[in-house]
Amino acid sequence: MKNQEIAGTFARIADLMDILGEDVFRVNSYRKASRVIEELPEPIEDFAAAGTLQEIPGIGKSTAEKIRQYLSSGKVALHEELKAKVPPKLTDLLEISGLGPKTVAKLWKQGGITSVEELKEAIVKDPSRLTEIEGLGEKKVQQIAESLAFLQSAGGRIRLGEADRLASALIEAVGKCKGAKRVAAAGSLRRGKETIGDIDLLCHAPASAAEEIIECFAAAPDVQRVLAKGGTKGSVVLRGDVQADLRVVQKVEYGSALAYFTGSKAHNIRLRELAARKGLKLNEYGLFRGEERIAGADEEGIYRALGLAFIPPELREDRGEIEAAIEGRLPELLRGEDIRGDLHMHTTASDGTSTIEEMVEACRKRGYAYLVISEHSKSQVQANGLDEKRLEAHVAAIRKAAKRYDDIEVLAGIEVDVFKDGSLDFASDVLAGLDFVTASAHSALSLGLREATRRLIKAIEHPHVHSIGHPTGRMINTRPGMEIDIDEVAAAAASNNVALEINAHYYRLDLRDTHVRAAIQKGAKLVINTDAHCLADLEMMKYGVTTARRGWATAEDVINTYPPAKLRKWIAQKR
DNA sequence: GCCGTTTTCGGCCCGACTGTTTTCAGTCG
Repeated sequence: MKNQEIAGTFARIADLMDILGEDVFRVNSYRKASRVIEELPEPIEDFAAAGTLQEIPGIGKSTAEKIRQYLSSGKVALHEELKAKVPPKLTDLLEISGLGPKTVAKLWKQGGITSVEELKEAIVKDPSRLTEIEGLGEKKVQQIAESLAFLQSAGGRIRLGEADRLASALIEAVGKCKGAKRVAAAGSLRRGKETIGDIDLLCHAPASAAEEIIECFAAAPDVQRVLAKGGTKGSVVLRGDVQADLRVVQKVEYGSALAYFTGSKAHNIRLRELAARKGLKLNEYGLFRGEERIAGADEEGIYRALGLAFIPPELREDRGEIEAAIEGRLPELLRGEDIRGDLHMHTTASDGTSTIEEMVEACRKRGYAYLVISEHSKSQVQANGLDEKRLEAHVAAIRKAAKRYDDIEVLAGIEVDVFKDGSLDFASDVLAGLDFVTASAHSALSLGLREATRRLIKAIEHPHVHSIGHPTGRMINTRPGMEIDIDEVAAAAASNNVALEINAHYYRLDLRDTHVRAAIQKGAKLVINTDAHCLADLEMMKYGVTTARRGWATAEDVINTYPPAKLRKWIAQKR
């Protein structure tokens, strides 16, 4: 699948054109094409083969031609031409906050700077070489020096669960500041993206209290360094080099500010275009007809005034949600409270840290109607995987424990290993004795697209498999996992009555959002599991739900929202 | 370069902040 390579090529074309001073709208069209291709769940080769490239929004005749060029030759002529005009490492300078294409062009043409290394050296040894450049002064050079230092220390985007934890502590701290009301996270954290660049918080307060709230925020426990501190906006660095921003707005602006700071940027742009077409103006202070504010206190009012159904934050990515809202065909997304059980968790029998009883009690406290205990199988030696004999004893222990509860169904399952060729770690007769079988790949995760897809489909076609666990095996920020053709996998899952897992741990979130959506479109069912190895892991369910929502999932799409009888019926289809 | 519920040509989101400037360009979110 060449999607990421092509998206990267278009992003580099946009950067190069930007520095060369080309028309910004042309530049933006390449940026948009890059983003759309990056998010495509299916191989772009499939679109090219079917002749449907131009049906992808943001891809026109010219871009489609360049995609075909790349697919046939591995290169795009325009990219090669642009590269020849610019020093090879110049575009790296755009990574530095505060440096945009115009300044980078001037650094190069007037200052002879062609790389980050040369810029660093100039700042230390010869700052006058920089301040002599038109439009640059001492302060700007100082700002660049600070950005460079931050760039080197910052760890990049953090995982959803990590950002959630930091934000919760910060929200609590700001909530205690005098005058602060409705403190909430906005930005990509509110949209539930799998990784978060910085934490955006918002609250409302009387104007007289705003400055004091910013002071109070800057003094919060996890704050390591204060970047900026004004009348309504503060910006800090938390421990772990994560940036956090707080904005204080007036109550009447809260909804428009929340919508604005939640984004995504692409979604906001579409909303503003829509407003403009209706003769209205949308900004962070409200929705206006002339001078009159016609909405702004809450988000619902803004969407309503624009003639749209309310769009949940998880959908705000400009992936067709605005069109769906106009036509009234937004899905009714599943909610956290729809989840009735967790079908994948471990105990001390393999590599978990809690007993069967402890897991059951924790699930009862969560109000679940059922759960499945599913240990690793024998090939997972490092995870203390069970062989046939230990499995038999463990199943007996689960059955015995199950008898003690009449308010929750305790089912015996397994997380059986899927080998490289798609065969399983246990024979059919062993699997036949279990209530629910999750099949997962744990090794050989660097298979190519075709082999990985065949591997999963073979497991899906096994008569005793109910679910595929963490289908790609990716670990966010650590390893990419297997590339799979989600359309083929989902079609096989749909016709074999196998649910594809959304592994809810924030290290995995696998299936990812775009895969979830593609799977639903192919008619596949999903299951959201925590894969808990300890009691606290059961809390991860919310991240799986968020990911499912980002994939436009309804409760009907997710089998562990079913009441017990309906779930039993679904499982029985296999037999 | 893309796109169409005013359009196949002429638009393309909006405001704050910063630093460099004497009225604005560049960057960011």
